[in-house]
Amino acid sequence: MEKKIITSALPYSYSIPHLGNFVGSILPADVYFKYSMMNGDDAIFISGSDQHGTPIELKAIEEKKDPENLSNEIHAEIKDLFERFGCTFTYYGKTHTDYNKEVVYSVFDALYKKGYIIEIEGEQAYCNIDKRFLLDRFIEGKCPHCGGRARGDQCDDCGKLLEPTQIIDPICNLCKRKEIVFKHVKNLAVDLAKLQPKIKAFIEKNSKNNWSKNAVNKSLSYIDEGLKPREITRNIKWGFPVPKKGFEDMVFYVWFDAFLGYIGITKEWDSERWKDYWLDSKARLIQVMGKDNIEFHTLMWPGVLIGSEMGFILPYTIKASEYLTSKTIKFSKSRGVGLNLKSAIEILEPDYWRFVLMYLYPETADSEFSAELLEEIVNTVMNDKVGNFVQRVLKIFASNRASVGEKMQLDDDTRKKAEAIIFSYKTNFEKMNLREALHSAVELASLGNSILSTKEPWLLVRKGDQASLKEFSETISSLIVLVHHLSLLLWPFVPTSSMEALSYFGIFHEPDFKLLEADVSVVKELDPRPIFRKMGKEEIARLEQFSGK
RNA sequence: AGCGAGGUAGGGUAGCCUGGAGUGCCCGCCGGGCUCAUAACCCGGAGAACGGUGGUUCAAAUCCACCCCUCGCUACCA
Repeated sequence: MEKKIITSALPYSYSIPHLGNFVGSILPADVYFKYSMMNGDDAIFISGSDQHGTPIELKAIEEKKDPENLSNEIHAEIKDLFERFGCTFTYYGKTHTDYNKEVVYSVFDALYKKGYIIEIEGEQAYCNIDKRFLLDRFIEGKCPHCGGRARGDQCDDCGKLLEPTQIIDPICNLCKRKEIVFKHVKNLAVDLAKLQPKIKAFIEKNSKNNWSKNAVNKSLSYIDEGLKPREITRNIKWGFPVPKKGFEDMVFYVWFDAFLGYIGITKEWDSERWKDYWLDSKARLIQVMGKDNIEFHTLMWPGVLIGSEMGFILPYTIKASEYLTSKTIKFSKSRGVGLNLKSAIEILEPDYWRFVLMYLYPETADSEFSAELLEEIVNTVMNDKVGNFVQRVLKIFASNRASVGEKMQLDDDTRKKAEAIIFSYKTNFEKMNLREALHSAVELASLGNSILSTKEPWLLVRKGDQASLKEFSETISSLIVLVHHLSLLLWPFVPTSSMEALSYFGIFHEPDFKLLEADVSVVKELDPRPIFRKMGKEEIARLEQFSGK
């Protein structure tokens, strides 16, 4: 039994996450959390809404709302969707809370006292019309290199990186006017250069714990280049005000309070028990995210934790996935036209999405999603291979119950094969190979299907002689146990369907691996219904409305 | 432009660290079997000079160099 904190990158409470966002962080974290529960680990699963930052402030201005109310509304909607998708968080919180504020202030204070906070001066664009400082991407103008359209820190036409001050005739993208001036500003920053040796030591030690290759090499490469101080303050209104003289008009940079939100949200969950996890050096912090998020979690976040010297545990595993992409389906969050969680749930039940997304989980390389792939996996893998196997075994059992002995057990040969598959399932989970773990579970169904074809139990029962009936009984008994085990292994991935299947075995509570050793029995009144069905033409057609072009 | 990851049968993946006959898996395709089950399942087969070029080696998908393509990051998107 291990103590684990499992976190998923915090979704930004700005719009409904799309499938790529979901499979990149929340879903794999939830699957791994469910596995840990089955394993009997002392695990908590923490995530929540990242609420601060410029986009939400601007959206609030646009919609004439208070940013806190706006982000709370979106937070509630996102949280509800995740729960409908079967995610069982220990706590899904928010970053804009007094709990988190307390964490942010105390960590900042500690960093300041240890001398890890420095001031950085620079030029920043300011719009005289909007009366606000502008992010790079809100500045548009002519590229000094090619004369093309330059936006923010890059030219759209020649692709060259720019300093915003180099852009010719800059226009504010908010009001479309040319009233941009560059002001001299001071920001506070964490002195990562000073923390570098400690961060390096942390990476070298912990990156052995199943970090994705991407995360390890990326981080080491940054270290080789030399870390620079990283700003933690911003000139906007929405956020936690900086509690330091001369900086009262600024707020903490959204990223600073977002990753500290992992701690703040745990505190929001339980104002005492959070310490049992975050301050216990034996607890493992397992963090799941997309590849765009790596440096924040491997450099700045541990840097801040180390620098605070407050005894927080550091990330043990960094699980950074690649991207789910699609040439044919639009995922875009903008304009609300893409296939997001809200539209997905209207097309198919959550278990189908969970299964397909984890089957395609982009673990080592970007993975392509399409309507055809979705249909193929649902129809051939989930339905034909897994669902149909469960159904045929339960049916044949139900109609010949009298010929099957009371005690359900695996025959020796099947036991060996099943144990090997279960072993690889567990090993894959331990190595954080979540997609392969699902493939292992599916293998159990393949094993069962192959036994059915070899033994042909329907012939045995028809023959009706002593020897045949004995073999029939042993075969079905074995297969029933296999269905039971398969249902257990599927639970992290398709909890609703798994529970349906487990109900035939009289199991109505969240399962754990001890059930693999327990006696298997089938409920008296057995009327099995297929746990999965195929996708129909209408469902596929509904998906097509999200195809691009 | 720099840095990181990926490029393996028609599609998708594992193998690469620690070199040893292209070895595996899923879908599709072809042939056969089965009829318990949701027209499902099982068995067999065809199909890959492992992105390209060069190098190291008795031996390279695997190690080295350079190049091409895709994705991500480049510190003010979150």
